[in-house]
Amino acid sequence: MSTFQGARERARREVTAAIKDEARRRVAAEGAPRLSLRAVARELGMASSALYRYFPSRDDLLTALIVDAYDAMGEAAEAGLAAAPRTDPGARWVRVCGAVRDWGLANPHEFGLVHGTPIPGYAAPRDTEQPGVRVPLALLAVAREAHEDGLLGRPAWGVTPEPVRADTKAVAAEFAPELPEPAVAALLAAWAQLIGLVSFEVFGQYNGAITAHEVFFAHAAHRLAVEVGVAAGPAAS
Amino acid sequence: MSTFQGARERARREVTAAIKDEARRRVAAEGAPRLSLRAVARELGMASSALYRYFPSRDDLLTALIVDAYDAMGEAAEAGLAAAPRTDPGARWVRVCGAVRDWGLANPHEFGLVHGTPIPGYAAPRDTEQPGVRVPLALLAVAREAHEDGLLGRPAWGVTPEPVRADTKAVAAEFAPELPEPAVAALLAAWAQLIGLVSFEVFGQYNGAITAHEVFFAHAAHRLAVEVGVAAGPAAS
DNA sequence: CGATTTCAAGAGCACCGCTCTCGTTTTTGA
DNA sequence: TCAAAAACGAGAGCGGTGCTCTTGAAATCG
Repeated sequence: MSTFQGARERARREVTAAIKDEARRRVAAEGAPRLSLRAVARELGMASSALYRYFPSRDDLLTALIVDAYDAMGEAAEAGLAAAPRTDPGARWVRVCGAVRDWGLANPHEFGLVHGTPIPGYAAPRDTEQPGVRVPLALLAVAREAHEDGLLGRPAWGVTPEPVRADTKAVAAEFAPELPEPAVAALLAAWAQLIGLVSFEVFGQYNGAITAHEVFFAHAAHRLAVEVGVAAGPAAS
Repeated sequence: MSTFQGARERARREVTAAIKDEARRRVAAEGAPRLSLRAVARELGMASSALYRYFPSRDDLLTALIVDAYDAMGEAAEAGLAAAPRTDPGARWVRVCGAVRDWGLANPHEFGLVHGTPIPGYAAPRDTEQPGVRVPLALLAVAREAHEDGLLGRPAWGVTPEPVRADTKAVAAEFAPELPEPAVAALLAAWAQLIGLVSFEVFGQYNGAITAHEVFFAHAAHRLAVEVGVAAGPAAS
């Protein structure tokens, strides 16, 4: 019966979750590079070798944490997307950006896991690709649905240089065939710039130059919206 | 005599430099987190314990590498500043941005050292502060000198929300008292966004969405220039 | 020259990722 | 039902790590 043969599977899921939880705690305390399987095992009261029944290597455990982080960040972005009406793309864009920021500030180490220095010799497996695009897809959804509703303004980005158009056309073809090309190009740049803004705050790179973080970020996010064309005018909210 | 008592000092400087060089090589090969003092010592043919005569701890060695990286990146930015005439602030801005990008692409691991995930438990000492602001100061120099020459246009950034003005005024007071406040605010955001753009490229975060990296970056940098006010119009060069 | 400081080296501690072996428990299938 | 197979936890062990302590040699200083 599935009740019985599921007993082991359920136990396995629980232990797996416990390992990941403890690993997350260790990452928060010591940093991803110093994540120690032995310390996780010690904290869980099991032999270090037993962990290898659940994750064949330390990198596999890290991959699981990365996938979870991508999913959590993507989920936050999608929640931000749903938190504002389609009728106001500018506000929606700022909401999505703010959701990414809030998630990053609440989970700095997990943010570092996906947007910090890549771990050398660690090649992200396919499993991370799909969850890895949830945030940019949420941003793209704002522009796409704004365009569908006739609310997409003229992107401030302007005319994209020729060699880039092949890239943006490929992206558009896969995710938003109707979307004007400049908006796609501006969106990709805005994505990178958004992560830059969040990184600076999460990693403390402003070094004290900015203290009114929230307002500063909101204005910068609004400017990105103007750049993409989902909001108009230089004025803040 | 300084020739004799300098013998030891010179030897010390040479060994110190050799250690840093080898450490940089190891960081490039294995990543900063996995930097191993023992491996450095082994490669240099000395006992691992001997390294501690030069760097009291692994973190101190990392700090030295970080300071060097900041200086190298700052130097590159300043060289970009000098490579274009004051009469064309827009081109100058793009040059500085491009210099930062080029340096990051040429030295990805050192870039990660200063703009990647911070190492937990590692507090950047004062020594890193001054070299750490060379890049933003180069960006600021573009705007400041453009303003001095009457070449600073209206920043697209618009009116900065009130609570941020205290921050920007403090920055302006220290580094560019004459510079209009919106330009300072836009500049700080542009700095973070620039690093975001470079990070995405250096760390491979675009995941294939962009292939015409150079042109894409140049256009994005030009857009940042417009945002700050050192270039006008949406057209690319 | 003698005293003092500087340096390299070795041994050792506690930790790490990972492998292998060895009993034990659970699941499976004839 | 009951043996075969699979999954599991624990322990020992390998080579590696950062770092400390001690020892002895070399360079500098008074």
